[in-house]
Amino acid sequence: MPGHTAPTRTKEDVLAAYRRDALLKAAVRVFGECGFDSATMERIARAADVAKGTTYLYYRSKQSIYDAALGSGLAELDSRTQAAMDEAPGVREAITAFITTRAEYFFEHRDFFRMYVAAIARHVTSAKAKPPEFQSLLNRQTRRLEQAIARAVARREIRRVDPAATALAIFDITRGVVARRITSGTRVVTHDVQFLSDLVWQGLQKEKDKRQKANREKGKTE
Amino acid sequence: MPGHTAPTRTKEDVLAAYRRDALLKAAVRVFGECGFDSATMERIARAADVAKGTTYLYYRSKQSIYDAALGSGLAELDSRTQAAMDEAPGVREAITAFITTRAEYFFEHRDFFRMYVAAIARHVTSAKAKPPEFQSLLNRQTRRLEQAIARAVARREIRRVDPAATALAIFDITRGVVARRITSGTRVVTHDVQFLSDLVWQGLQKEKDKRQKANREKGKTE
Amino acid sequence: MPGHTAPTRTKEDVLAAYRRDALLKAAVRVFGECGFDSATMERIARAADVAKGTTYLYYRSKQSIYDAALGSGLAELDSRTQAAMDEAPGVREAITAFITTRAEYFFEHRDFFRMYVAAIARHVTSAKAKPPEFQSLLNRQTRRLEQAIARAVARREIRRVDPAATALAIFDITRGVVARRITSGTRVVTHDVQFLSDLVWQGLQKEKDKRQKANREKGKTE
Amino acid sequence: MPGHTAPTRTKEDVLAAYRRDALLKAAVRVFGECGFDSATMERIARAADVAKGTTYLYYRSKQSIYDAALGSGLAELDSRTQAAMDEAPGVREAITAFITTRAEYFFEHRDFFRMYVAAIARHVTSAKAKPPEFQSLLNRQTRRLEQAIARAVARREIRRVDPAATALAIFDITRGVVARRITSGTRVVTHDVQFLSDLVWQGLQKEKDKRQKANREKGKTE
DNA sequence: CATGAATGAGTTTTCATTCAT
DNA sequence: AATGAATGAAAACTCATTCAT
Repeated sequence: MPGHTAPTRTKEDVLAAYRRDALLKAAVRVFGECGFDSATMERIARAADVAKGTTYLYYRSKQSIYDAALGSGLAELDSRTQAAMDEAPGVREAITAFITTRAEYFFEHRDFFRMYVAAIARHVTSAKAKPPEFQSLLNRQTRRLEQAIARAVARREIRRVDPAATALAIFDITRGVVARRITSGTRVVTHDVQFLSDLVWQGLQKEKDKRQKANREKGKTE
Repeated sequence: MPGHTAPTRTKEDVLAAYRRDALLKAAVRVFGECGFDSATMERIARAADVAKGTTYLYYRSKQSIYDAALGSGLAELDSRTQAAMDEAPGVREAITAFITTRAEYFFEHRDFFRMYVAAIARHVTSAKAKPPEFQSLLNRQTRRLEQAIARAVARREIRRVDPAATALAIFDITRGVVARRITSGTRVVTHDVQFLSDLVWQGLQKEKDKRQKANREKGKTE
Repeated sequence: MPGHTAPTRTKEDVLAAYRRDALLKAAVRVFGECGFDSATMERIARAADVAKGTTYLYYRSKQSIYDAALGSGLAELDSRTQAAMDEAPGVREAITAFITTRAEYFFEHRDFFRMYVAAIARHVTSAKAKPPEFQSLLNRQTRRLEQAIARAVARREIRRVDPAATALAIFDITRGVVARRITSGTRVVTHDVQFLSDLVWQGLQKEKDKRQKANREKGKTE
Repeated sequence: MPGHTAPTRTKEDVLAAYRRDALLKAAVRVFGECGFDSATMERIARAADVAKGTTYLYYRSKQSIYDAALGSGLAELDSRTQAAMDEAPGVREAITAFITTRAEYFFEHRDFFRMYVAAIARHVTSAKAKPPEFQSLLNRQTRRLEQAIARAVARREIRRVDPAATALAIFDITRGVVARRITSGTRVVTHDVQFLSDLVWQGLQKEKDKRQKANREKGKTE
């Protein structure tokens, strides 16, 4: 029976895929706990319940499993973020979706969040050669948000802001709040998201009464 | 004779102080370039123009010189930030001062900024024992800003926001913009500061026409 | 029924013999290219077009396939050398045949030659346990030549030399010239063989005028 | 006193030189026993009575200590050989000196001889990148001998032979006899040297009676 | 005090060998 | 028999820390 071979192949493939995945998850855990340098292949292997050597059957090097772990997490984060934003009827909802989705994803994958933060930090550190791929993965994270804001500006729904700068600001505050929540061991709550979303949203409104405010300010100072 | 010993002591003290400082500066440079793990005591010693062993006369361990370097930088950053904010006549100016001062300090001390970002990342990373001092140093960074905002809320100059959350959001976006500028090798410009300052400031205004906006939004969706 | 089993057995035997041989050839190639330590079982297996594990069905260990490869090559080299010498009418021709045949065999099997040279080197190296078999294989290489020389001495065709020492000297210069040719990528040419053969041959002649020469020498020195 | 510092420096230098030398000797021993691949830095360090890490204070890598060990041995061998040949009044004595000196040197430094043989073997093995320096070190070994032979040919003291090929043949038989003696644990004796020297020397004489010999040969064949 | 040589624990990676399928 | 995934021992090399001078 020729059909007999197929399932065997598949079974092996399934096992291989399972191992790759287990190693990836283990890597996220260990890298998240220790950072790149302090993490050891030994620990990753043990976390994945395999021997040290086995790791090298699936990933060429420590760097390569690190890249894979980071990349796969970023990809999923990105796809979830975009999916959520696609459902948003307007910019405001899009911004909220961006913040909410990411905060939730990070909270569900705290170890990945740690890796992610460390990766950004490494990116800032100069000595290490920077993989250009990482930069592009980062850029992708805010692209959709940026587009949504640009569209809203074009439609005059919000005031004329730099969409890129705005998207990055939203990106930064999201990361910041999650980091604090995770460090303190508490959850990101609706309230947090609401606050940030409101702050940004109102910050983007057209300033109908700019002069008045300015006057009021002036009055106080004088 | 105490008068006899004093000048000698002083001379030695001066030298010792000089060494401690030189080591600290060297440490900032090296840690900023390499990160904690890749930095070597050898490099730090050489950068400070002393022998490797000498380092251990002034700092107990690699970790301890790291902590000292980070702490002294944070202290100076903090003192500059607070000094600038003390000169600000109102909240708005205080916020602008906060952003401007820090962006400038970071730009002047890029190596320290790198250390700082890496330290925050390490702080998020769980395995390493967290020195509670670092947390308190971090908290101090936003305390004054938080107070200024709280006062403004009390005075009804801005809408009722959580002062802590607001201060941290400002803190996050400042760090974010500086990181991007440093990574890309460009300078943080007035324009950047202006944008962030405006975004936040407008975000803090009282919402006179909340209902109208909500209605407009609704209209679009339906 | 034995008649029934025989052909099956045979078929299997043929396959097994084929595998053993393919592995041996592959081993010669790989060991010749990499030396013992750098060669990997993986490479040998792939060169023989079998899986890594299969190798162990035919040879107990890396060492054992190495020994087999070396031994089989030496055996063939030996048989060719002896066959050629058997055709030689006299000692001189026997010496020439020895040199020529070996040079040609080595040139045709350069990988084997590399293994062979490395093996002799390993043999000199003391730490590794020396298989006495290798020594006897080596001895066999020069036995026939030694016998031919001994016979010639007995027949007074050449002067009274130590046949073993002479045979080994011929053995050494042959190996040396081949090594240089292979290293430099050129062929061993008739000229090389002729030179060595002449040198040795004349060196073996009876010294009719030893005194005269000695006198001439003396004259120059004085 | 400025003169006070000098001896200290010297003392340190002496210690450093001692260490370098001890490590070199240890390396020769270990590489001679195990060959390059099987030798471990640990063993070399222990043989030199230092810790593993210390080795790296004096030599950058395993390869580098290997090169140094081989190179220094070759240099001394070479200088001894040349010195001995310089004292030789004629070619014959030069050849004898070449063989004798080298055989003795090798016998006194058996571990070095093993390294040396292994190095030549490695040189023949193709995969490893060949350091061109090694080739030139090898060439230097026979240069003087080659020159002596060329001079003798020019002066008609010996027949017209290729000086390079002749020198290499002498080189090969010397190495061969030493290898055998060392392997079997016996000493190279005067007798060995005498035999080789005679064989070669007579092989280099002018063939006054070539025709006669040729005739005799012919007679036998027919 | 200052030095820098010495140490050895710890890390990544390779590969011979085994074994379940 | 054949396969190739899994194993873990071993080896080169680094670097924080110590200590004799």
